[in-house]
Amino acid sequence: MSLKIPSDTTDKTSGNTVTPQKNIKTILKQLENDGIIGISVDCVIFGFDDNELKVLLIKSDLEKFDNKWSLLGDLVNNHEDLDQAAYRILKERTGLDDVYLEQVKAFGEVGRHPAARVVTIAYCSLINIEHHKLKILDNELHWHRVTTLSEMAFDHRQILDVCYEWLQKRIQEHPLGFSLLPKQFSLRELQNLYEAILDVKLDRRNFRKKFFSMDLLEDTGELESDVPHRPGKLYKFNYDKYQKKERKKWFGIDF
Amino acid sequence: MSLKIPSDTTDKTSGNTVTPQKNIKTILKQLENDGIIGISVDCVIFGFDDNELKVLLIKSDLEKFDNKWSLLGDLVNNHEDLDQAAYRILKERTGLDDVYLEQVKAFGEVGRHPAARVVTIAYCSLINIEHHKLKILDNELHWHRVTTLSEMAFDHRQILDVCYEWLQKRIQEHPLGFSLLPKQFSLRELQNLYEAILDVKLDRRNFRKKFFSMDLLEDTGELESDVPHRPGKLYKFNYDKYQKKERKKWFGIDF
DNA sequence: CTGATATTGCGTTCAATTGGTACATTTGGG
DNA sequence: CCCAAATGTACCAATTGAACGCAATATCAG
Repeated sequence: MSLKIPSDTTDKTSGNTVTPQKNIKTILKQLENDGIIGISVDCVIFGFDDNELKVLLIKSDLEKFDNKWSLLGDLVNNHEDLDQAAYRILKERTGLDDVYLEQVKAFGEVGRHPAARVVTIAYCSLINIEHHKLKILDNELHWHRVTTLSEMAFDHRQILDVCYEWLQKRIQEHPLGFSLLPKQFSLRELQNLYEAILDVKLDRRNFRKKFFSMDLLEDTGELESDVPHRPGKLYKFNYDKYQKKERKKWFGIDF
Repeated sequence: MSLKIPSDTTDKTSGNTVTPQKNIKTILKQLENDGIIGISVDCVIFGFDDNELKVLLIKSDLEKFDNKWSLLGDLVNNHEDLDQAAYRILKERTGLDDVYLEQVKAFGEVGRHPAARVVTIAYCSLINIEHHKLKILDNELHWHRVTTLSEMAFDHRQILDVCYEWLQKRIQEHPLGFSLLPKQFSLRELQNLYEAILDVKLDRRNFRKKFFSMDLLEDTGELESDVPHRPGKLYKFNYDKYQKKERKKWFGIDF
């Protein structure tokens, strides 16, 4: 029973015919016999909780990788786009579909999968763990700290490393971080997020100044509650305003 | 199943082991019939000439895309890594193998290829047109200006656009540009390159100051020749020094 | 109520980087 | 021999970034 893909996807209007897990091995063997390259999508799902960056992993089902953790992935159906496949996997695993999702990189080394030649496209997703908490009932799923990771199946450790570096860079240039926080958040929460992901200490006041100078945070008028000290204001990110900003193509050469 | 991905066993030294086109069509048809997703690599090969950024294209062979230009691509062999496939294509088309090459993005929309479901991995390559000039004898190949492009086959226009934007960003953060220039170059040439790729005007003296402050250019002691004015010094890029520089993970939030 | 404590929110200061400009220098060409 | 057209250096102003001081505001313990 261990790994099971929720069957609720089969009757969705999308027409996705999710392959039962026991069949995947058969399919892979078939691919290998025919000399065909399989295509899969692996999702690196990041969350933020307890001031730490977490990643959602599942116990690998292959004997070879017994007790190792692996990313959430599946073969791509013939009639779905790559992005659709990634969204499908997210929906299946977390029940969420309005999440941040972006393609990061394709991994296609010949020997990366023990059963067959499989090229996988890695996607990065950021979700709010609070919203997500109720959905994880499957005890094979687990949130792991990104900083202290046990061994992983396949080349998933490498994939995760690439996605984590991608995230570290990306979060400084694009407003991804808010997907990991509640809709309303304090500046302290936001700074904790950045400090955790980038593993740096930032000056509280300069951080504040920087974000306000971008003029994309809106004061909601509400305050934090349940904090044992002076509560901070709660803000929300103005995505519309961000969209309307013109992108500059000159950042300055620096390497 | 009879589907066979070309094994490309012919002598590699010939440099031109392009799979005959009639075979590709057969393979694609077979893929489509069997409901299998094919994997290809498409190379976006940039060059710099006459102070303009160019891209190497080939006349499409499919009737549907008659007279349209397409990127240089091929199906991925079962026994080669994705990177290897990209290098193979470059070698086949340009005769060069010591080139800059990097994966950019996978494109896998369902309808992107008219003959079958094909997921393609786009690679970006930068080569020095001067070195390359002698190799292009095939008159189906042509260097095109990036700024003024005619219609292209498949979704290759979209792929090119993505790669061009990728290049614009990448060249400001990594020393790619030197791959487009001769080993020795003047500061003027370097600036022209940046101005052409980014489509901006830069101040000559600030550009100079910026690059020298990075301390990665080495004075070769030689001067330009054949210029109708005072010749500039020729520099070369010190790649070792660049490699040794420590990468900072904090650039400053800005979006 | 009151003071201790912790954190928010808002300044200031100073150094570093960037942008803009003046000008001397060096070559080729009439 | 002088001019045109670049290169190469020096300098100043404006902006940005890093470090830090301090009052204001909340909780909590007594």
